[in-house]
Amino acid sequence: MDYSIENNGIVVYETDLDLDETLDCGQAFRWKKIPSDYLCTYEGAFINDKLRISQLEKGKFLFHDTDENDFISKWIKYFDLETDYSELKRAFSEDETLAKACDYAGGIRLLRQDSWECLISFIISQNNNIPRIKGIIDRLCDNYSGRFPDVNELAAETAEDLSYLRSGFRAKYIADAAKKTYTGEIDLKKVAEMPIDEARAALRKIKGVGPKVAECVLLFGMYRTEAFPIDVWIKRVLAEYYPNGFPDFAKDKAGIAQQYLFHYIRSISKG
DNA sequence: CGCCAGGACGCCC
DNA sequence: GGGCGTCATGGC
Repeated sequence: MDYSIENNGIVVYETDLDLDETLDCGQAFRWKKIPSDYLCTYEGAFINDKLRISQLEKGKFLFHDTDENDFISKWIKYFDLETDYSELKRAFSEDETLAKACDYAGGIRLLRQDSWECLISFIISQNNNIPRIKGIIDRLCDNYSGRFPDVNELAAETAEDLSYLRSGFRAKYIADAAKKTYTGEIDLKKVAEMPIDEARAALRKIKGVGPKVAECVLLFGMYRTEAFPIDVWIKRVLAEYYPNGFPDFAKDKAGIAQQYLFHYIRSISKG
C-alpha cells in the first residue's frame, strides 16, 4: 500500500482492495453507496468517525477530506491496509477452489470493525436477509442522530422500546446483549483476547448468540481470522469442495478464506 | 402468493 | 447429543 496527501484527502494505491466487494459483501451493513462521478463512492463510519471514500480506478482510492493523522490512526487499521493480501491469496491459491474464489473476488478485505457494533449487527442478521438487516440497523442509527448507539444508550432500551426497529423476535436478543455488555457480565475487549473456544463460550452466553453469530463477531468485530462462520452457503462449499475438511494450511486465516468462498459460491448460484 | 433469509431457542426423544 | 417446530418481518 502506498499513499499520497492531496488537498481533498488521501489518495491510496492498493490493488488488493475493491470497494464494492469489501463494503457490500455482508460483513458490514452501514456503508451506503452514493452517486458520484467516480467508479463508486461510499459513506460510512467506524464508531464515531465518518468517512466518504471513492474508488477512482482499479487500485486507486480517495479518502475524502481526511488528514494524514486520521488516515494513519484510523483508516489504515479499519481497512486492514497493513496486511499483505497478495501474499495471503498466493498462499490460499495452493487450493484449487480457493484459487478460483480469490480470482473471482480478490478485492475483499477483512474490515477491522467495532466489536460492539458487530455483536448487535450479527444478532440482527440471524434468519434475515441483507437488505432487511441494513434497514433495521438504519432505523437503529436514525434513532441516534445517524450514529450507532453506544452500550449505555442501548442498555437503556427494553425489548418493547425497540419495537421501532421492527426486528421481530431479535429485539429481546438485542436487549440482552446490551444489558450483559453494560453490566460487565460480558467484556468484549477481554473476549477479543481470549483463547478462541473460551471466547466462543463467553459470547454464547448472550441470548440469541449461537455458533454462527459468535463466529461472525469474532471474525468481523475482533479480527480473529481463525473464526469460520458457517451459514447455508459455506455449508454448501464444504459439502461440495471440502468433503474431507478445510485444508490445514489455511486454518489460521480460515475466516478470510471464508469471505472469498462466500462471495464465490453465491456468484456461481446466481449463474 | 409462498419461499426464504449470513440462526437460535425450546422441547422432544 | 441430534432432530424439529417456532420465532417476526419483509425481500423477492
